[in-house]
Amino acid sequence: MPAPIALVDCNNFYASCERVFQPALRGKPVVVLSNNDGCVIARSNEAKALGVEMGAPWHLNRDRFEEQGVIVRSSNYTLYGDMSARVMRILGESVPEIEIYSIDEAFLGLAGLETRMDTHLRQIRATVLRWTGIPVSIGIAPSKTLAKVANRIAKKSPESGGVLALMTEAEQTAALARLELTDLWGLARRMEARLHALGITTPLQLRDADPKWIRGHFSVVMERMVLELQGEPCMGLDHQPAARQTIMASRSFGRPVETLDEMEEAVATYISRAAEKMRRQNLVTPALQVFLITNRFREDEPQYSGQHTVHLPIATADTSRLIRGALHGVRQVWREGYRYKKASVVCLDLHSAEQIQGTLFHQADAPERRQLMASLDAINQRFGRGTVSFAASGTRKAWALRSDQRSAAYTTRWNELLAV
DNA sequence: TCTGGGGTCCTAGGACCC
DNA sequence: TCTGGGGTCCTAGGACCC
Repeated sequence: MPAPIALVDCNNFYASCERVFQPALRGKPVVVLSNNDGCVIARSNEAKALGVEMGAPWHLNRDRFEEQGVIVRSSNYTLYGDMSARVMRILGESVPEIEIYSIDEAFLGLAGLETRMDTHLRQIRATVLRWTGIPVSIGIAPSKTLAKVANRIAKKSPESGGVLALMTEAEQTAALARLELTDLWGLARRMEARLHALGITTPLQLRDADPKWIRGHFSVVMERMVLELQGEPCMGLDHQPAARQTIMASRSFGRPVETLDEMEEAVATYISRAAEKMRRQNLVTPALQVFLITNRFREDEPQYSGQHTVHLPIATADTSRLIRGALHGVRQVWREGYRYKKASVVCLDLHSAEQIQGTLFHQADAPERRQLMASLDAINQRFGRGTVSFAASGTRKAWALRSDQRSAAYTTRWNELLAV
């Protein structure tokens, strides 16, 4: 029997955070709005009971909210991040193993706690509530997918007291019988439709399907889901989640943007924000993407969406370099005559300066190593310590300098850069 | 006038190499 | 003119999550 896994999920997290700092909101229908107060991104139970939908646009629901007494809050991500850290600290101190999965969720490894699991987790739940004011639900099962199921049922069933274990097949069967296919973690509308076409319409049917047969019709992802539903864990606890691969800064505009000047200003702001994030995490990027898109809800207007990838001459987190790159991208993707709704920049293929130096050093020959270190030093001296760490375009695999033709090309590129 | 902002993983297919 | 097998790398697109 695999060691049990618990999933702890904060109930209506953003709405709960607002309540901690404004106790008068307790017991009332509360919703939290997205950036620009665009749409609903969190709802208290009372708001859910009134039929407020996730993602409901505020401008279409304003009057209704007022009538129903729904209290509206703009989002405050600094506050939520801080509350999340407090919750996670308590959880981390209470169990041997934790994987922080999102701002409001964590998986806990319960090896060694099997015999007093239920009591222990109920205590944890009470502690979190007492110390932070945030209510959580906890699901326990042999696999992550089943822990998600357990959590969902725990949240819906007052009699569980917020904690539910699904360790036996009988318990799992009873729980799965209460759910729809799209209630499962990793299964949404598209896959539901394809499963229906194969005659699978319930979670129990999916669990009882042959994993190999499923693999043939879908991919390894769906095969894993079946195995996980059968109680065979395919996804371990990720103790130290990998560093970010991409950083994105993206915003919808309050009103349509129609001039290149205005767009350049917006994108320069976004890339600056991304650069700041990168520097805080000591990351650099060798390439970035710029996306522009019109308002898809305006069917009466001409639609356009474009993307351009800019390979930077060096991997960097330097704001002025990144702005230059991003503005180049904007001019490539800009088409005159559209009313743009949203712009995004994505920094790709992120790596830390130290990691890149280490990889290069490790994979190069001795003479190349010397050249490499000298080059890095020279570049860093020139552009400032830590801001520049690598000088070649391409992906991380291309970063290895080897003595074949391809690496010769990169070395040449490197030398070119030094000559600038 | 007004409809979020982040992320991840997998697959298929083409270019290119030996 | 014929035209395999094995591999890597890269990109685009699809699907999903919180």
